[in-house]
Amino acid sequence: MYSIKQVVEMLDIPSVTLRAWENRYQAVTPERTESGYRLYSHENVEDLRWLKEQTEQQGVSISHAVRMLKARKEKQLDDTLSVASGNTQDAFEKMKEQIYNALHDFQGERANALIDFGLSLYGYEVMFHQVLVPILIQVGDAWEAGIATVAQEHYTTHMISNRFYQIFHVFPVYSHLPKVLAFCPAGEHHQVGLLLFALFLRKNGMEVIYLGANTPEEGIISMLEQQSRVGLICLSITDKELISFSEELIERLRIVCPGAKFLVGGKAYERDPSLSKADYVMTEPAEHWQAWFDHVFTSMRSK
DNA sequence: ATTCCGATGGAGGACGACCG
DNA sequence: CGGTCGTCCTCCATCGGAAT
Repeated sequence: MYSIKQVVEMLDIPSVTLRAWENRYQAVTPERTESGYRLYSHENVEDLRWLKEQTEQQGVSISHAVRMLKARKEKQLDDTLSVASGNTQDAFEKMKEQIYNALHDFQGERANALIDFGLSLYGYEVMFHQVLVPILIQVGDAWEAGIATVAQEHYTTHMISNRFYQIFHVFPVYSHLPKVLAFCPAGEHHQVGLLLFALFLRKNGMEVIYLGANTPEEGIISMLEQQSRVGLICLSITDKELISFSEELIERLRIVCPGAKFLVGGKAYERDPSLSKADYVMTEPAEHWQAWFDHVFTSMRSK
């Protein structure tokens, strides 16, 4: 949230003008602090930026620009509601596109509202696999192709990952199963596969400590020294250049945590799983994961 | 010596009135 | 219609005196 002063600096619109636009045309309706100070959301700022562009570059009067903005927003809402109708695959596509576009424009509130809407309609599992994961893949591809900026890629990944973590807590934890540590080593920035695998483990009742992408070695070691029950350590890498580093890291971690099993996965190991000395090498397709899980943890499951 | 508390003043925000 | 002015209000840092 931004104060009026910050918005003035960001947009170069005088504070008196911002207040006049609000009072006369309800251009935006910022929240207020207890003492009545305005608090502008990111969406408010983007709306104001759009209004400024219309008045300065298109020569539109502020009152007309506000009417245009409201019409635009109503259309967006209509599009959202129409997602609920029509065939399901189209609906996923439409929702994916809208959430992606909202995040691309840094409209976090709108994206979250759409995700909430999707979760209420389809449930978390379908939303993950049909909408959120494809968005993560799409933004990664867009970044590699130079269509999305680093900021857009980071923002989108961050927002979606946050939703993943929130839903992690929905699943029960079975205390007889070992605790899992999941991370991508330093230098590896792609965490989509790891996130999905962590979700899979959480669904099966395992407690997962998820450290995410690009995790430095010191962090992992100090974390393992604090956590006693870690029985499975999962690493994911997509970059083949990182294989030797990753294998050496596993050897070092085995010394810190001798009782733990190691699991590696990710595109880097897809071609040749024998490159790893880990206890398990997990590759696509994800349908095989359940068979592996049942095989390894069935004995532990019988409570 | 340290902590607490009320008084004071400057900076900045809210809002109605005003002006071109 | 849309930007600006003037006044009042709130916040917050600072200071000095009282209490511990």
